[in-house]
This record gives sequence, C-alpha cells and structure tokens, in this order.
Amino acid sequence: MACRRSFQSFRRFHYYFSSAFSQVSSSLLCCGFSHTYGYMFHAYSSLAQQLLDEISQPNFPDFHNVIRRHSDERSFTQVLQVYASMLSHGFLPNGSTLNFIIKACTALPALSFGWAVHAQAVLLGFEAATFIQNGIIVMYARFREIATARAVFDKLANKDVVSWTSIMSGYVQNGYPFDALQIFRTMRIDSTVIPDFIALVSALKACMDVGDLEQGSSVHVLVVKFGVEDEPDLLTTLIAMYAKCGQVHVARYVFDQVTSPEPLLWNAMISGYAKNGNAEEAVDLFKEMVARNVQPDSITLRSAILACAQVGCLEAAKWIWGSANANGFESDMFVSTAVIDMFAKCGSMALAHSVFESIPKKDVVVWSAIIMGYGLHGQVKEAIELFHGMILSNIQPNDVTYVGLLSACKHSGLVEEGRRYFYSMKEHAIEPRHQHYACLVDLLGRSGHLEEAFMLIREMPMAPKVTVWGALLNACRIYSNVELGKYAAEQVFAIEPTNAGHYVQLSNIYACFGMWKDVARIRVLMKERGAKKPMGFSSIEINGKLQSFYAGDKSHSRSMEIYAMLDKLEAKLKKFGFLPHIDLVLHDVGHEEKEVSLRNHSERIAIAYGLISTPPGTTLRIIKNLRACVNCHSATKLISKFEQREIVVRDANRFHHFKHGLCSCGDYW
DNA sequence: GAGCTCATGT
Repeated sequence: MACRRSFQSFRRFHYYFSSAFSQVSSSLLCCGFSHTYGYMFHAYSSLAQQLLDEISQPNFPDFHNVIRRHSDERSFTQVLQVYASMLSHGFLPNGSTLNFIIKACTALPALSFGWAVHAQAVLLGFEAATFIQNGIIVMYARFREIATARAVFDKLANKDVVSWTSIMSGYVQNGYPFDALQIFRTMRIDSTVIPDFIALVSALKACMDVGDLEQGSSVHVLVVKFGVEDEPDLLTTLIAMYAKCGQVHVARYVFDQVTSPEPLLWNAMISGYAKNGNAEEAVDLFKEMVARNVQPDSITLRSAILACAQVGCLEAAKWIWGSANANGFESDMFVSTAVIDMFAKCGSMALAHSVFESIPKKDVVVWSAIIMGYGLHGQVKEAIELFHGMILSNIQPNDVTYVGLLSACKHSGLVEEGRRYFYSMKEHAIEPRHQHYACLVDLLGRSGHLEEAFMLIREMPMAPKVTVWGALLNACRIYSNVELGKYAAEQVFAIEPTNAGHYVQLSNIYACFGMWKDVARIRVLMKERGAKKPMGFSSIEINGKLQSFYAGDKSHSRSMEIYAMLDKLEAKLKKFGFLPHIDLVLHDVGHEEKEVSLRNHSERIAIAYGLISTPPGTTLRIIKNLRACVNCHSATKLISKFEQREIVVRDANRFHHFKHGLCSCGDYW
C-alpha cells in the first residue's frame, strides 16, 4: 500500500532504520541511504527527473509509474535515482515498488543500496511476503552473499517453488553445486512444492557442474514425470548435462527428438561434441545447422572453431571462417582470435597471419595467439619479431604470451634466447608459472644441459608436475643418462602410473645400453600397473574429409593399392640409402620384424593413401595423435624429395613442414 | 517473481 507520511514520520523511519539494524552495519546503511539518495538526487538529472519536475506536486503513483517505466527499460540506475527522490519527497514504497527496487539493486548490482532496501522491507512489514523475500534471496546471491541469502531463505515461512529455485540457483551460480543438490533433495523430501521446469533446469545445472550422471539422469526422469520435456530451455541444459558427463550419444538422442531445434540447442550440442573430442561430429553438425538456415551466433562459431582446431582440417577451417564472415562476425574479436588459433592448428600460418593483420585493435590475446601459432610451426624468428612488435605497440605481454614465446624457443632449440626470456619475465612483473618452467626444463634438457635443467626443477616454487619430470626424462633418453633418467622416471611414474609412454622412455634408455634385464623388468611393471599405450593413428585430409589409419591398418577399401604404394616407397627409400633406426623399438624382436612394423606406422600409411588419392604436386596434410617418431620423420623427409610433395604433419606437439627432403623443424623436436 | 548454451591463448 502506498503511504503518504508526514515529514516527521519519515524522520522517524530513518531513526528506526539506523537503530534497529545497527548490528548489521549501521554505517553502511546510513551511507547506503541518506548518502545515496541525497547524492544521487543532486548529482544526476534524468529524463524521469525532468518528467517529475514538470509536475509541481508529484504524488506516489507518479513516482511509482516512472520507476516501473525505467525498470521495464532496464534503466536501473535511474530506478534508484527516482526512488531516492521519492523517499526525499516523503513517500514510502508499497510491495510492488520495492520489487522494482530490489530488481534494480540485483541487476546493477548496488550492494549498499540493496542492504538498505532489505532493512526497509523488514521495517515496512514485508518479512513474511514470499514474493518480496524471493527477490531478496536472488539479490544476495548476486552479491555473492550466499550465506545471507540462505539466512533469508531459512527464515521464510511460506516457501514457494520460486523460493526453492532462487536459493538453489544461488548456490549454483556461486560455485556450490553440492549445496544446490542438497537443497533440491530437501525440497523433494520435506516440502509439498512441485518442481516446475525452471527448478529442474537449476537442478540439472548443478548435476552438470558436479558431473554427476546418476543424479542428472534421475532429474531427467522427473522432467518426463512432470511432463516438461518439451521446454526448449530445459532441453538445452539437459543436453549440456549429458555432454558434460561424457554421454554425448544420449545428448544427441535428446537432440534428435526435437523437430526444429532453437539456436541455443544447436549450440549446446555442437559444444558438447567439441568438448568431448568428437570434433568431426561438431563440425558436421555446424554445417547441418547452417544448411538448415539456423542463424549461428558467436557461441556457435566459437564451438565450431574450437572443434575444427582440434581435428586440424584446413578445408573445414576455411569453410567455417567463410560462414563467420557471411554472418557478420568478421570484426568479432573473440571469433577472430579463435580463428587465428584454428588456422595455426590447421597448418596455415599464412591464413592465420592474414586474419591477425585484419584486426585493427589487437589486444594481448590476439598477439599471444599469433605468437603461439608461429611457435607451433617452429618459425621462432617470426614469433620473436612479433613479440617485439607487440611491445613496440605498447601492449603488455602476459604469462600466456611468454608460454608462446618460450615454446617457440623450445621448438627451435634456442637455448640462449629461451633462458633470457624466462628470466626477463620479472621485468614485466610476471611470475613464471608451471608451464614456463616446463618449457625451460624441456629446452635445457633437449640441448643437453641436463644438470641445469635438474637444478631449475629443484628451484621451482611449486611442485613439479608430470610435464616437467617428463621433459627431463625425455632429455635423459636423448642423452642416454641412466641415473638421472631413473630418478625422473620414478617421479613421473608416481604421478601417472598408467601412462605407458613414460615406461617406454625409460625402457629405451636401458635398451640403448643393452640392459635387457631392466627392459624386461619395466615391461612387467607396465603390465602390473595396467599401463597402456594409446593406439597411434594418423589422419589425412582428402577433399576436406579426414581419413584415419592405425598402424598396420588394412581396413580401407583401397588397402591393396595403399600397400602396393608402401612397397614402392620402401624400395625407393632403400635406393636413397634410408636406414631405419631400430633401437627405438621397445619389443625385443628380430631386425626384420622391426623393419616391417616401422614401415607400417600409421603416418606412412596415411602418406601412401594421400599419394594414390591426389594429383601430383598436391600438398599432403597429416594429423597424428602421437609425437613424430624418428623413423617416420627421416622417411617423410626423403619421400617429400623423391615424390616432389610438400607434406605437412601435425603431431601431438607441433607442426612439421616437409619439403625437398628437409623438415622445417630442422630435425629438432 | 526463479533458469540454461559458451566464454578466444598453454
């Protein structure tokens, strides 16, 4: 109810106002009010103010209506200004006015004002008004005052579904999904409130954040039980939940039930694929979305771009970039930066660079992306030039810029420079993080500075992770250092006991010295601990489509031709005096067998398939999930020479550009 | 009156 009070009673309100709530924070409240409205009233002039000024004696409905109109227009600062003005005219709010004020405080967010409004609501007798208290719960959740929100919720006598949903989503938004689920359970067990679809959305989001498939599925059951499975927004969260829990097929099943999915639903599904590593499906679904004339937004594009960067398919990358431009995202910084990264990871620094050039105001992230890209391709000179260009443009490098710069040095073996950049980070007030140490340890180790690398590890202010010890182990393998290698391996095994790659590294060190007993011991250890080597595979891009091969793969329909080509390649390699490095094969088998298994590595099969599927002179683009092996690397160099092909290989860590018998990595990787 | 997709670089 609107109340017209005398000036005296208004003063009395202020008296209660500061004395009754002094335990909360009297100074805050006083500031929040007498200050805020007084200050605001004099400092600002708004349209609403002018409107009010035109009325010589504005009454309560005048103020209320102006507040409502500003609220509808989302001009929340003005809502508070007019409210302050209303109070100074001696009017007090009714429940409806208060809701507009609470909403404005929440949206801005206006903390001190919000506290004061809460106090005012209590004084005006709205303590048991569920529709007011619900808004206050949301407001405190927004202020990250989740304990206060909970206190308001607990005190509320008549909790409706909105009260429950408000506190539940408050917990979710503040990063406490377990508490949110606890609230949901309490609501189901201790109250008669029936959850509606918004309550279920919040519960699903909590399950998603926890990654709890079992609870998520049980909420899905409720969705069906309460017959809200046709709510588009609920489906979005349901799909995201299943995708987050790794059940991308279930997510797709839900998606397929919808006849004309909304853009948000496409986004949830595409990003679900991208996050689960089903990158090809993500790109295909994006293409389908565009084919069905659904307008992609910046989130769709970012998800598709991320997926494409993962698979590394250049044709798909060009297509996505084209559709980003066609839909008006060519000047979206977030999209452009992601595109730079995508082109770099799809093997085209030329395209990455042209996008980079097209960005008028480059921020630190844009610069970092391009520097990282050149590093990935072993073009350290360009990376360093860009780094200095960035500083000349008055853009301060950050820790990620240095990751890019150091990894560029690492990929090219620039020890001096890498060391210098690492220690110069302090000049830019950047504390080296774990990744920076990992880069420098790798760089020092690969260049034979094993002692210095080890010393650096000992000086690290944080616990070294597997990347650091793994880099040292790798260096020990290269330089055949048994003692240090054993030590590094122990650290690595303790962190990742089931990663077979580490065992192979140590085993190779032993094999190098003919310590076959130790090799056998490692093999037993691997078996005991259930360590498995990930299956190596290589993919090749033919006409924009990726075709994948495993080592010794004979499943392809053109397998006969592929193996005939492999025989031809083998003969030519022999003619060019190619000698396989057989030491690196873990298994203790005869020489001939080793040679056979080497020539059947997935990379070689992919190349053979590329040679029989494309016209002479076409660049072959290969993507593999493991690091390039020494044999394949040497063989690919020779193949690029006698087949006169440029071969671009993306391995697990970086790019190799093979041309005229040489590789861009300079045999350093 | 309450809710959701993603969030550029390692």
